[in-house]
Amino acid sequence: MRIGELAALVGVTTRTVRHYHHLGLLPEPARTPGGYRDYRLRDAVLLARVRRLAELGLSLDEIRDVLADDQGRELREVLTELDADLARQQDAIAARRARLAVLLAEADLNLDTTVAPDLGDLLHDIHPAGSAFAALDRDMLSLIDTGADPAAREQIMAMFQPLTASDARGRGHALTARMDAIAGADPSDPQVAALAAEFAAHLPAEMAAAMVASLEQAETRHWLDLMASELAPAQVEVLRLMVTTLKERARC
Amino acid sequence: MRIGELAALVGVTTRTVRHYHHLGLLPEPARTPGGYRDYRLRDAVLLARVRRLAELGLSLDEIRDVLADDQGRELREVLTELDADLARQQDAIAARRARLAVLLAEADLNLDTTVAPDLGDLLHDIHPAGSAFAALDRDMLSLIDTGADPAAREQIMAMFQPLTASDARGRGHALTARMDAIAGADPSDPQVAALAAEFAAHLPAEMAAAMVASLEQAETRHWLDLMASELAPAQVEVLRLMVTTLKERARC
DNA sequence: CCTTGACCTTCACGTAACGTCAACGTCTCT
DNA sequence: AGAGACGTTGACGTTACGTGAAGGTCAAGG
Repeated sequence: MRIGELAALVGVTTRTVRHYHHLGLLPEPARTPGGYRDYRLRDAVLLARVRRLAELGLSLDEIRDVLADDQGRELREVLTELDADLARQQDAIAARRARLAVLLAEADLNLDTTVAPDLGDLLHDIHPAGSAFAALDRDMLSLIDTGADPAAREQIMAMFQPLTASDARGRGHALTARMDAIAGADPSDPQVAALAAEFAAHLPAEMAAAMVASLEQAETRHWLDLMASELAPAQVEVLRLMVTTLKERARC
Repeated sequence: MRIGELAALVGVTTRTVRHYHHLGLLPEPARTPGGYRDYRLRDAVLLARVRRLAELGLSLDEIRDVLADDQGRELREVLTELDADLARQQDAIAARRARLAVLLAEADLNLDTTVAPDLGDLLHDIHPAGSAFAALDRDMLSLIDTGADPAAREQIMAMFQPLTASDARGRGHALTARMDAIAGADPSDPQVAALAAEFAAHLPAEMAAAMVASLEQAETRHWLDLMASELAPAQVEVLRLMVTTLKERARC
């Protein structure tokens, strides 16, 4: 039997057979005078063995190990581990499909809506369309969603929750609009301090406390720095004054 | 922001960021005088976009396509297709796990038991242990299991089914033993013809008819040739005579 | 005898999504 | 000024083969 026949018999390509020879998974058979590999039925059986293990999902390295230590006590443990791995894969795929299902159910599917569904709702609630400041804030939150660890994410989601109440939303949108408007002002403009005070007043006590607490963490300050680097000086000053106010409020 | 900071922010490695630059998924930012890449928040947002799509399971090529045609009508269709693909993967993994579960439930797990479960039962039923002829027959069947298309496999499984009846098994084992014993005999030995006749008589009418019919196919004859190449001349003669007898029986 | 076509041989690069050196420059801190 | 952290480009390694390239073998037919 030559290589093409063997391959067809087992349902693989000749390239696969030679690959297995190269890896030592299948012994090289005798050659004909012309240099062709000359296979026997036994080789087909061995090749079929390898294929069955491969189709179960073992890597070729694992297969070599299993074949090496004859009479497989190792076989059982490898297959057990493989099963656990497959279970993990199933979970991962199920999670992806769940996210996909939520996304596909959405009417206005676009690249920004591919954030996690809970965050998507949050963004939709607390920010008006067409605002530069809101856009920046959205960017920040979506970054935190993508990059931060799940625990920190939970914390942040909980922190912003109070702002989704319908009355808070109205005021929040108004403040956001004023934040946009103040971009060109001078940092010493009295409007800046006024807006900062109103912003501080807008935040519920629990949220203010949570923000002050999180400012202890270097990472949070880092996020704020990042945000500041994209804002106008007057806007940065608003945030600075607001944070100061919140800290004072927390001390009392 | 330099590359390490950006990468940490989004939760990837610097290598990944540079890889995305190389593929054109992420624009190259301006450089510092020292030659370092200098990122803005915007870049982090773009990188996070890419990551979210990648984590959904899109390939980087697909992501580039999706990002390219802005305002994604394409996005929805890509995600829909992706979902279908994931569903197929789930099915495939479930099937593998099902096979694994059967294998792991087995007590004497070894490399030969990794054939499909229904075939495993069949092999166990119709062949005695310690017989060279039975071993060869097992090899042939496991090869058919691995390499043949599902339709042909079904056909063969059905064909051998009658032999698993308990009375047929006893006679089958006895005949197999005699097949082993006759290996060294001369093909013209009267025992050869006798054994062939008994073998033919052993097969139920339906199975005999199925075998004769399948001999029309070149592939079946090929399998027989393969088998013959591993048998002693007397054993080949037994099979030849048996087939002749079956054909005559079918003509009547 | 020569060709054609089907098959075989080895060698070696391509795939996806990065990981991991190597060899070297830059920045920051002490 | 030296050390250590971080950046730069370039290139090879990973998995399980696919896909030529360049050429040898073999059976059939003109």
